[in-house]
Amino acid sequence: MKRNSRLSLSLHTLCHMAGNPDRVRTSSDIAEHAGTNPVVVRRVLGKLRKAGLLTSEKGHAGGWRLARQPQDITLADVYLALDERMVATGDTTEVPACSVEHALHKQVSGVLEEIEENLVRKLGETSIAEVRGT
Amino acid sequence: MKRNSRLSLSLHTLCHMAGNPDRVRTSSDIAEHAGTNPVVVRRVLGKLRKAGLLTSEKGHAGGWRLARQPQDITLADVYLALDERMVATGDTTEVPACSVEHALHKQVSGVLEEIEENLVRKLGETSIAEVRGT
DNA sequence: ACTAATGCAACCGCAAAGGTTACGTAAAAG
DNA sequence: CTTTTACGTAACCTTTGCGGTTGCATTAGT
Repeated sequence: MKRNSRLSLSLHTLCHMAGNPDRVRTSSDIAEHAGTNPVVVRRVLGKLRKAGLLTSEKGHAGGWRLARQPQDITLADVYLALDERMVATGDTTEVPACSVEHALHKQVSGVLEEIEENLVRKLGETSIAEVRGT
Repeated sequence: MKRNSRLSLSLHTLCHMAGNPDRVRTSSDIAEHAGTNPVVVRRVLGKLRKAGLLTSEKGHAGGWRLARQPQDITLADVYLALDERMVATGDTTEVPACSVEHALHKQVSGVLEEIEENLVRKLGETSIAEVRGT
């Protein structure tokens, strides 16, 4: 894995879980399947848990489970849960030094915001369940 | 500057050049204005030169100049010249290990390609000249 | 010749992200 | 009650990407 590995890992894992929703999976199981290690899995899936897409249980028979039905989880849900904006930078820190920079920034960030919304909208049209059925 | 610094630098520089197209600018001038250094400027603007957006001349009175009229250079031209796809990963190397991964990759990359095209199309609607006038 | 510019290669340093180890906590099994 | 098994999290290492920097060759005016 390289770029967008968190998104890849998340989607991949969710799709597998959708195929057998009753099974509880440990971080180790998931890590082995995804070719990474358990800590990374917990790190990433922890974000999905906070977003209400997964549940996790400690202890002997613990592990990860879907918190919703597969058809009720869209690709956009996952994308937003990870809080990684691919397009829009959200550079609120950038202070435009000159007027050209100001006009430019306004122009470009407007386009990027639009694209970002479009991206989320499109991802929202597909559920985890649908991906499996593809 | 942080993320997308190459794109920022390029657009910023082009916009300034559009304001006074006859003036030749050295890498040092540009670097000073942009808060970076000449080598970085030459690195980035070199890509724009290869794409036919700028010309550069060596020697005593050398420097950088627009290769086209400002109204004939769009934001998309610059974006494509830099060869940085923000959205589409183009992971041709990724070999899907399991069927779920395969379906998933196909699904997601389809959406991302669509978004990428949309991005370029939108950027293509604005020229450098227009940004200055904004 | 001398100067001033690009072109380019090589290296440094910083920051982001995944990988790894370690330890605390919780829950089931015995 | 102890052991086992799992998550949660912090700390650190390693890799990678990128801007910054230096150095040098090349080229074009003066």
